[in-house]
Amino acid sequence: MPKVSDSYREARRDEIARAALRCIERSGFSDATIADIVRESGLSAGAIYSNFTNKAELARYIVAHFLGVRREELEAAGRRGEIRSPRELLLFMLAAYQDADVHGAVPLQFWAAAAVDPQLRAQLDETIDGIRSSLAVAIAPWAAAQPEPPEVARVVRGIMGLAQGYITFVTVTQGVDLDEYLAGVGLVVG
Amino acid sequence: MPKVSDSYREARRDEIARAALRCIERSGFSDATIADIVRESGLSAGAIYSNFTNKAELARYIVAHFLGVRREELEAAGRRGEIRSPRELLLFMLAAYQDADVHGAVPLQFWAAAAVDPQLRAQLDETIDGIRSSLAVAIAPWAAAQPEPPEVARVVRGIMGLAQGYITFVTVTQGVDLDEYLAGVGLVVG
DNA sequence: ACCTGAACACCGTTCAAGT
DNA sequence: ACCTGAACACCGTTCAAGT
Repeated sequence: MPKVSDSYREARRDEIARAALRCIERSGFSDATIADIVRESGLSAGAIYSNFTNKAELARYIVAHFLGVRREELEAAGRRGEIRSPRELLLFMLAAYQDADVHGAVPLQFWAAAAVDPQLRAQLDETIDGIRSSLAVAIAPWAAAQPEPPEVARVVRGIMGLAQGYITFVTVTQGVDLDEYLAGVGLVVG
Repeated sequence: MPKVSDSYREARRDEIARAALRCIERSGFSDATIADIVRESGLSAGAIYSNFTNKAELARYIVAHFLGVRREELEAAGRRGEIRSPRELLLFMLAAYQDADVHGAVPLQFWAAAAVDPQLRAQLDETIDGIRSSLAVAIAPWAAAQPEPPEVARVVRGIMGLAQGYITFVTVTQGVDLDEYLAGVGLVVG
């Protein structure tokens, strides 16, 4: 297959996925109908189905392409040996979603959908593994600099857990910023 | 209205809600169809619609009746002045969901649904406020016994945040128990 | 090769008819 | 008063016909 047509195809898929993302932000995953995505993208139902086999595959594409993080960016400082604390990395991840226009409730929609769709769950696992391995690179200098270096996997799990916890908490209970959230959490685990 | 018929009606609503809960656990909120609930309950579509105005009201009923906690139970020790640590209360809440047959992904389904349904969100806010005020009673003796007593609202926020975080984390990333989760979180906020 | 849009099967909801 | 189940409007998906 010629390169040009491959990249054309990929651009179309991206265009549809971004339209879907806007619909999902507004209506949630299940209530974002194909008709909505047709309207939002300006294409037709057939166009969507000639780029994705069905809504479930579109969901997996979004998880693969929009719910990951840009690995180079996250790993760069770590590779240079620069120290980034767990808290800074948590902030970095949350900011990365903001920049990528993956707002508020969107990740939560996919987590809920993945809980009942094994294929989507498998894709989400893969995406999360990618984030985890980048976080491991990013946190290594900090971990090594601790008086009693903690297990990297455990710190990574903590960052992921708090990212998911904060995103859920903020969606359910609006108006609590990250510092307040972490202060509350600190009183429980401290 | 006679008492008998009221309690009969309530029993019917409860019966339908429990059937719905089993469907939601299996298929998620949106994919749990009315036809599923009809099958699971052994009733008819009309029976469901003569007890709830629509699926959204059924969802609100479930949030009100199954996503709260039994307040007396949670508050009892606190009223007696017995000290329960934040961690013990977190465990207690998670165990209460288990006992009430509100398994794993179910709360996550409703949080995701509430993010895009204002009426469901309002009901969820009310239910969560109930939990929060019970937690405040339950944590008071512990807070008072601290060398530097923390703000009760902040501890309560921490417990709620970790409960939501853990439920989300466990649904997305299976096989991590609460201690491992809290240990990871501790490395980030500690 | 990709797209259009009408057509099909299914889901939420209603409502006439039953008890 | 509550229930039944067929009927209606809409959503995911397909497919013949277009470019």
